Amino acid sequence: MHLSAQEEYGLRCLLRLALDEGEGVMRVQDIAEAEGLSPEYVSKLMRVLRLGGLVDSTRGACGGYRLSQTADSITLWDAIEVLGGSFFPECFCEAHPGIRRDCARADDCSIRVLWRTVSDLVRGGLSRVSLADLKRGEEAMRTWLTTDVSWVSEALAGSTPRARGEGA
Amino acid sequence: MHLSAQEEYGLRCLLRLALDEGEGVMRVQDIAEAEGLSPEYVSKLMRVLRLGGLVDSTRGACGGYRLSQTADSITLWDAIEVLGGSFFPECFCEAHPGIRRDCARADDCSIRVLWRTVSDLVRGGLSRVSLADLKRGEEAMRTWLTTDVSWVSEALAGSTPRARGEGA
DNA sequence: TAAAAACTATACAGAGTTGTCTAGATTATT
DNA sequence: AATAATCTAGACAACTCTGTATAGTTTTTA
Repeated sequence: MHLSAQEEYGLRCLLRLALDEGEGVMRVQDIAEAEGLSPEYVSKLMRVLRLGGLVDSTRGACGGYRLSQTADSITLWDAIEVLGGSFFPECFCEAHPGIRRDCARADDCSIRVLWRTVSDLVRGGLSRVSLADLKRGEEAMRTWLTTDVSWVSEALAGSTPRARGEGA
Repeated sequence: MHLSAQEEYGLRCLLRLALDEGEGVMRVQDIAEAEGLSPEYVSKLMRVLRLGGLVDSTRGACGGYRLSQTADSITLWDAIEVLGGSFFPECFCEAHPGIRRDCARADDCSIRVLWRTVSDLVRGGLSRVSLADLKRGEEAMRTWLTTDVSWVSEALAGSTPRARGEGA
């Protein structure tokens, strides 16, 4: 249940391009310097983003990368889908049958419903935040998320986690 | 952003103990057969759960495992914390500085706020579902989650993901 | 006290992830 | 046409995760 390095660093590179939106192309070296990553690693990440259709590249001298669409039309879910995929992909149960051919819980699995729900909530939430939204600074982002974004404020309201031992 | 095998299979073992609640202890072999896993693997998973304080063990003949508390007082967040840890742990930024000593975004990082928020929402949600809740069947669980659990139904309401290219 | 039942601990190979390295292909400029 | 700038592709070693294997410890029972 961890964010992978590729998801994290790939998103940083994407946000860097968003911050540079409208300024022509950005070279790998520029992105690497801005983000504190090695140019080799940035190259690899940009390839993933390009194959995923999120950025366009121009080769040769004066070449570089730019977003394939405007920053406000690329959602964080688009980015995560390209960089790492779903929290609970369709094939998960099929891929985790244990030592049997079919999962012991194939017929009736409450866990599956739970993860599917969490996955849908995360996907739904990330689909409503764009790269343009991320371009605000940290403090503005915090304010926006906790006060202006209804799906967050509603979910956070009354979300005191149940203490262990408190009962159902 | 994937669920790990240890999280998935460990939770299945824990749920198996919950289903057996009140029936004395359950042997590794029983759990393994019920879940379709190898006894060796179940042993390893049970060790993690025991070190995490979620289950108690009895050694020797007639020994086995049981939940350390009632099923309704162990939340899914308790389980995930022991089996895999947070989606976005406190140390994440410190552990991903790139090639610099300090992260290039240490001072102002809108991404950090975003992941922290998602992480808090997942933790809050999972803290309000217990092993006892999981003991219902799949269909009952689905109904319960989508209609009775306010934080889910509120979050799902109006959660049509924004299509790519639709704009902000 | 010996044997069987059952958990405990650690080592290990295979697979996936991470980040680097090297060589190649394409384009602008002179 | 030659050179420099820049992206492209794939190999690779170190690390982590996954699941198995093996040997050890504790408890019950006869």
